[in-house]
Amino acid sequence: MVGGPPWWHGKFAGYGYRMTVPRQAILSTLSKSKKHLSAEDIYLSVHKAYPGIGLTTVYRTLELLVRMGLVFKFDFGDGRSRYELAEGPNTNHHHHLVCRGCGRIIDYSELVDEETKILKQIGQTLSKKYDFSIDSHQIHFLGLCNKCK
Amino acid sequence: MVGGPPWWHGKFAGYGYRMTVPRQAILSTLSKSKKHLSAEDIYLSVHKAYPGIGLTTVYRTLELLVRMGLVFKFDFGDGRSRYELAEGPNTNHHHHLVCRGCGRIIDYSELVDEETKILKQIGQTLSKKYDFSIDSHQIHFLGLCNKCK
DNA sequence: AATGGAAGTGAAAACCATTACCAATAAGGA
DNA sequence: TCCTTATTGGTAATGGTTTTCACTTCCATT
Ligand SMILES: [Mn+2]
Ligand SMILES: [Mn+2]
Ligand SMILES: [Zn+2]
Ligand SMILES: [Zn+2]
Repeated sequence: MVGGPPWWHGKFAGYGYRMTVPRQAILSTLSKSKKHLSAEDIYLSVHKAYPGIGLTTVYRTLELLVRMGLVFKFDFGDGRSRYELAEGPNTNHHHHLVCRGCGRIIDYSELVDEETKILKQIGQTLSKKYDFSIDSHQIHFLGLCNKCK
Repeated sequence: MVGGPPWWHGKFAGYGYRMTVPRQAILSTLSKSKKHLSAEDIYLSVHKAYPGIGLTTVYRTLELLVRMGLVFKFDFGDGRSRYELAEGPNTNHHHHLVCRGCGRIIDYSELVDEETKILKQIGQTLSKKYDFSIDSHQIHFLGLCNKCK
C-alpha cells in the first residue's frame, strides 16, 4: 500500500536516460489515471503541479516511454493519440471495445486468458514464418455502445 | 473470372445514396490494390483516369464507405489513415503485423479460423455484458520485422 | 421536356495535433 | 564543484484532415 520508489525508477539509467522531474510527473499522472489520456490531457494534469513543463516535453517523453515499453499508445479514431501505462504491478492486461457513435472506450479483461493462450500460439507461428519479433498486441472490437445503437 | 457489375453496386440505393463516378473509381482502385492505401494514394490513382476528382471527395467517399462497412480504416502509426476493402468475394479476413522500425505491414490469414472461433465467443460475451453491438474487430501484432531487429 | 429539391462535388481556406528548431537548463559522473 | 551531454520549453512550421460555399448532377414529379 505504501511507498518505496515507483517501480519504473530503475528502467532509465540502464538505457542511458536520466530520471527528470517532467518524466516523473508524466509517469505519475499516467499511473493515477484509469482513463486513456491524450497528450494534452497529460499536459494539463502535469501543468497544475509543475507549470513549467511544456507540451513539447510531454510529447517527447511519451514517445520515449512508448519506445521503452512503459506506455502503450493507441489510436481510437478521434484524431488524437491516447496513452496508458503498460502492465505493471497495478495494471492488468486488457483490450478495448470502441464505440463508433460516441467514441466511448470500454476496457475489458474478461477472457483475456483464453485470448492470451491462443494469441501466444499464433504469435509464435507468425514470428517464425515472417521472421518478426513480436513485443505486444492490440485487439479492438468496433461497434456501437448501448447509448448509440 | 469475368464481369457482371461489381458486388458493391446494390449497396448504395438501399441507404439512399447514389452510385457516382468518383465512388466507382475509388472502389475500383481499392479493389485492384493489395496494399494499404492512404487517402492521397487513392487520390493519385483515381486522378489518372479522372483528373476532375478532388482530394476532398476522396476523403468524403472513404468516410462514407467506412460508415457503410464496405471499407476498413486503419491507423498503423505513420501519421495517416490507411484503407482497404472489407471482406468480399475477393478479399479474405486477415490481421496485421506492424513493424515499429520501418512501418512495414504484413497481412496474415494463417490461423484466423482459430482466432475467429475464440473471438466470436468473446464477442458474444462482451456484447451481452456491456450491451454493445460489435460489427468488426482488429488485431495488431506490434514488433520488429526481419530487417529492423 | 421542364421543374425543384436533395445529394454530391471541387477549390480554397481553416483547423489542429504533432514535429522541428534552437538557445537555455539541469542531471549526474569525475 | 566542474564538465559533458541529455533534456527542456517556447515558438514556428508541418501536413493530414475537415470545413466552407458556390456550383453541378441526379431523379421523382409535373
Ligand atoms: Mn485501456
Ligand atoms: Mn491488410
Ligand atoms: Zn457510443
Ligand atoms: Zn521493419
